[in-house]
Amino acid sequence: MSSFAEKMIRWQESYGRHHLPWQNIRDPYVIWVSEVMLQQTQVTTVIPYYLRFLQRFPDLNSLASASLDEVLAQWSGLGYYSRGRNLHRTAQLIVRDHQGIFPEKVEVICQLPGVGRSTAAAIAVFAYGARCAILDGNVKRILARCFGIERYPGERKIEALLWQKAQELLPEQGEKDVNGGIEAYTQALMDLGATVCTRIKPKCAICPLQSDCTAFRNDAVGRLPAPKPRKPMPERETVLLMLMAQGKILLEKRPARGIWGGLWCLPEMPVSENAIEYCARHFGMEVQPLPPRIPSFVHIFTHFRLRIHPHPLQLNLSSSATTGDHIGVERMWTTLADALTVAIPAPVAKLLNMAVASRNA
DNA sequence: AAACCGGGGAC
DNA sequence: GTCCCAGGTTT
Repeated sequence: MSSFAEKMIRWQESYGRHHLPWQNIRDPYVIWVSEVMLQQTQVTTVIPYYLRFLQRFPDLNSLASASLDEVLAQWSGLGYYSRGRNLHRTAQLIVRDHQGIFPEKVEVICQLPGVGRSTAAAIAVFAYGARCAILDGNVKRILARCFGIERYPGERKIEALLWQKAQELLPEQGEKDVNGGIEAYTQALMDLGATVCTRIKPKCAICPLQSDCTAFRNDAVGRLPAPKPRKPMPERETVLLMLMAQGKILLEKRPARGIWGGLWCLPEMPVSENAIEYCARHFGMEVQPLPPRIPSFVHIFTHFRLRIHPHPLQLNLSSSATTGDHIGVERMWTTLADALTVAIPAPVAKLLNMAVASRNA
């Protein structure tokens, strides 16, 4: 029965990546550069940039004394340029405040611009062999699956739990010397996450943690880690006027751009308005409510929910049915049956069908 | 087009 | 502290 860390370290020995350009180097400067480049960027993308960057800026002093423009030129194409700016700024900060010596304590490393808790831990591990836990996207995914954590890992309490797990799972001192210790273990997490415990199509069949993995046991690998909860879409409201006269209903053509672009639609009115006044003002029509009242309903769009308040109205006989004040807005009076044959949005079709049904009732 | 991502900044 | 986003890439 071997521990989590032992399994990971053994797996790393046989199946992990051992010849990445920043491996087997103890220089905190190059490890720092590589870890920052590896934030949100895959290994294969990073490698050529890393090699060029180190050729041009082989040590901290060369980076600190370069111009920002030159640093960004080297960074060009890698994306997330604030990383490049922070790298340059940090190099100058280390020269100024730390006598040009890269800090050794993880608490200090963590304060460097562009270096957070996980990146600081990775640097401390690979540069100094410190026994620190990392928790990047790969590790979150591994732990969420292994421990069957159902909630979104970005939640504050869940993230705190994951940090705690990550800390607890670190190899013991005894496990250290034999197998390459904390460095191999940390690299194992990164490599397993990148090559086996991937977000989609994970290779559970060859995973060293299969027998420990709660998600695998429960056939839950596909839905863990839980995705970020979609923030509830904003809800908007509108009134759709169902203006009826002599068996016909008034439709308006929507502007080409925007919601329901170019479709025929019921006239839209802000919920803050009074329908009778609004019709008088906009259409020059005298109207009265036309029972029955239709309950409001919600229509779902990609970016928002639209609560639609249908408002059936009868045009008074004495009133004109032809006037309008919106220059350029096409309008037509049409039978319900004909309205259903032209291009109309789904919720409008629903309302027209309801109107047909209530008339036939 | 939708999900994802470490750090940073706003509060 | 805590919440949320800018700025990108990947699927």
